[in-house]
Amino acid sequence: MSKTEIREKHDGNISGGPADIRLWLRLLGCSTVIEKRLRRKLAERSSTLPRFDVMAALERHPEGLTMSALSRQLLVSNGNITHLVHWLVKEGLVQIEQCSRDGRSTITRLTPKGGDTFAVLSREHHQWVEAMFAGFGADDKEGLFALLGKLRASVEESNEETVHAA
Amino acid sequence: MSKTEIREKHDGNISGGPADIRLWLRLLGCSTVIEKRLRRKLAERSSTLPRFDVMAALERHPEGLTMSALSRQLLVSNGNITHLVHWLVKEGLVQIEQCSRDGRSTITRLTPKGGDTFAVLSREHHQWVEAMFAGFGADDKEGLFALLGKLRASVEESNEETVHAA
DNA sequence: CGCCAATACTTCAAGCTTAAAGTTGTTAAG
DNA sequence: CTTAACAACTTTAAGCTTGAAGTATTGGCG
Repeated sequence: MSKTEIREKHDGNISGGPADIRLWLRLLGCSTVIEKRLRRKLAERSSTLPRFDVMAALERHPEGLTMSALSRQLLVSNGNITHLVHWLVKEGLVQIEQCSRDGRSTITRLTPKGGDTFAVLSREHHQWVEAMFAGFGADDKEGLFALLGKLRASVEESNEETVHAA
Repeated sequence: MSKTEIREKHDGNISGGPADIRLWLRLLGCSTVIEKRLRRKLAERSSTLPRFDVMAALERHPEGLTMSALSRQLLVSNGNITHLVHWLVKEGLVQIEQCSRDGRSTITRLTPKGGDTFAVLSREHHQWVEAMFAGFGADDKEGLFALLGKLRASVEESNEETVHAA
């Protein structure tokens, strides 16, 4: 019972719908495998991908970000950000401050400790990704990058139509 | 699903890390967008992607699958499968039966109702995927499929090394 | 000023996911 | 037969995620 058995079941059929499904499953599989690897690596360092993402966003904005801005950048819900930031604050990696101009807003920033922690994690994160792409040629990388761009465009386009139809 | 945002400082650098990160983020983005679309569509029909995946696996195996086999096929943990299957059983979409050869194993199968339900969902699922891939040429599909295969191989290979090193 | 809509954030319920620990059943060595 | 190792599954604790409902603040308009 091989792990890859599912994705490659009915191969010969190239034209038509099944090919699309096969392609989608392979895309999903690649993404999932890489993501799980990264999650596991971060877990070994007592962190998680969501927390890493928050710190990455804050690292790029030393001036601080509001909760809502974080939520927009990471494409996750407000409630989610509240949860993540509170955890990071409790760990001393992030500090929050009431915005003086708008009493509703909270400015979040990395603490010095948070910056140091992220610097280490970030370097390792790069290395993990590089290792996974190591057996992949430079030409292949460019080709894949371009094709994924096209795919993204196709998906966005189909969304427009759906929205219009609805 | 997270957006791992690490900004590359020098774009021209193709053989280094930044290009890898960019490629990974684009891959993740494509996968995430498609996945969210499918999740939303399934939610409109009172289902979820995990449940759909379980039914899809069972549909391909009319002879039934054990919990562990399902877990391996879907790349999720055993506890997760327990949860999903129990839910599907409660809904009458899946039936379970003690294995006569091995008292520890549970054989899971689609019920007739489950088969009907899946048939409807599956047809729609195909259409959603096809719509999203519509603006994507046949040659591109084959190219992308091949490249993703290579990438998968590269990732698996890097895993072997990691395991060996550890 | 006083009301009201919009905004920023929090809380909550529901569901997914995992790793680890626990239970039960199987297998094989002694 | 007995026991120990192993395998299948369940349970549990912790965390992520969302959407909806709730709270507090702001800013505009009469």
